[in-house]
Amino acid sequence: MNVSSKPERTRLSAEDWELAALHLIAEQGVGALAVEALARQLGVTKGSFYWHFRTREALLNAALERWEQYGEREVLGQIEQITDPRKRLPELFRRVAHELQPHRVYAALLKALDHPQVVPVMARVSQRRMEFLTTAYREAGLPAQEALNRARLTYAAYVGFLQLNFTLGLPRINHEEFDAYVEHMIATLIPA
Amino acid sequence: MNVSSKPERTRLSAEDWELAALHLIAEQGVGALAVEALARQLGVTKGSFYWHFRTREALLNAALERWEQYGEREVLGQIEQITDPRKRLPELFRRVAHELQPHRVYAALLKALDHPQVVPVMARVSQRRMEFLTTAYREAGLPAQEALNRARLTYAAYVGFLQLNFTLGLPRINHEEFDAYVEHMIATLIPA
DNA sequence: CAAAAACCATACGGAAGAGTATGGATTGCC
DNA sequence: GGCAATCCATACTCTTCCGTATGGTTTTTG
Repeated sequence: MNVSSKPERTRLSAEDWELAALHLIAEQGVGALAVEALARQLGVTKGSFYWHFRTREALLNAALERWEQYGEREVLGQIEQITDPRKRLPELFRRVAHELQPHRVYAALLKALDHPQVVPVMARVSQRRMEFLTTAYREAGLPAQEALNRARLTYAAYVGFLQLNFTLGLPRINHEEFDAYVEHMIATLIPA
Repeated sequence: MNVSSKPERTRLSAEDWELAALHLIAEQGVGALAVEALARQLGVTKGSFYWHFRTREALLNAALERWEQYGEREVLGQIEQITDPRKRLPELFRRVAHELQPHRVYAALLKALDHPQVVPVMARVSQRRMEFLTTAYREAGLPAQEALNRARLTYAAYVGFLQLNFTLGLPRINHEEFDAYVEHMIATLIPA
């Protein structure tokens, strides 16, 4: 339940705050990112925070940038190593489906698209992922326009799934049924 | 810009507050639902509000219930009159696509799934819509399990599309391109 | 080992927003 | 017209949370 249950008696760095912030965002959303709450959770007081960061916004921006760059090399980096265009999309679907944990922050950020700070980040990230999907569909044999629309459809399905499952707890789909769903997605969305 | 630019000098009812609340939710999200802000917008003060409602939560609940019941007879009611099962799904897709206005509240509520008050409402609404889609796919010829998964996929695509277009303003898709996207959805998701 | 830098606690000030108390204004009704 | 009921304004209190000021404590370093 408690992140810092063992009293890590080392002093904190800016990175510690950013990681804690991302953790909190993933669990309770951007709106819950309050400095005093974070401080309590880290076992210190505000005095510490305002040494490392000039303001609350600064923390948010730092955390968002950290998350964006992590996702850049991790999420997309792995997939790009699958060179066979025919295996690429199914592999992508299956991996994303079974590593939902890193997508928690993304789901939380999706719900914070009114905060002006997160909009540009999400715009960049979504844009890159869309382009990735589009070229993948092209390599799978779809003509340009089809590939773009299929990418839109796929990405929308991904985003919607995150919403309907993390945040809303719809009839909590179980594991094997979930696998069946993923295979169904592959069968309907990926051209044979 | 201003909703009540003409000083409607009639006194307010609870319904007025609920409608104004829904309007505000659609534009700025649930988080922006503050009673003093609403009061300013309606040209009155808090004193009025707390006569009609016991608390801020009460207003939210009333507004949500109003929205839920409106959607019940409007959104689903119309579609159920299309008796031909083969025409049903394409018609549904096209109508939903071209009447995005009533879906603004839904999109806003989707981003507020951390508020405990909206979760049950969204759970009910989503559940009903899912069931509607599932039976529609069954009537279109899909076996039970397939129909359920296809409904999940469709609904996720719908939800994701709302997110990516209303709130995030991705490369603002234009009108004819949007129509092409809808037809692409129909072609890929609805069995021939 | 002392001085400087890094890190943190305590105690403020101030803004925003929920909710209460109370009296005044307006409207429907007899 | 006058009396209730309804509706609203004003003026508070209380809480939460951001940010500042200031001084203390721990590390680092020359």
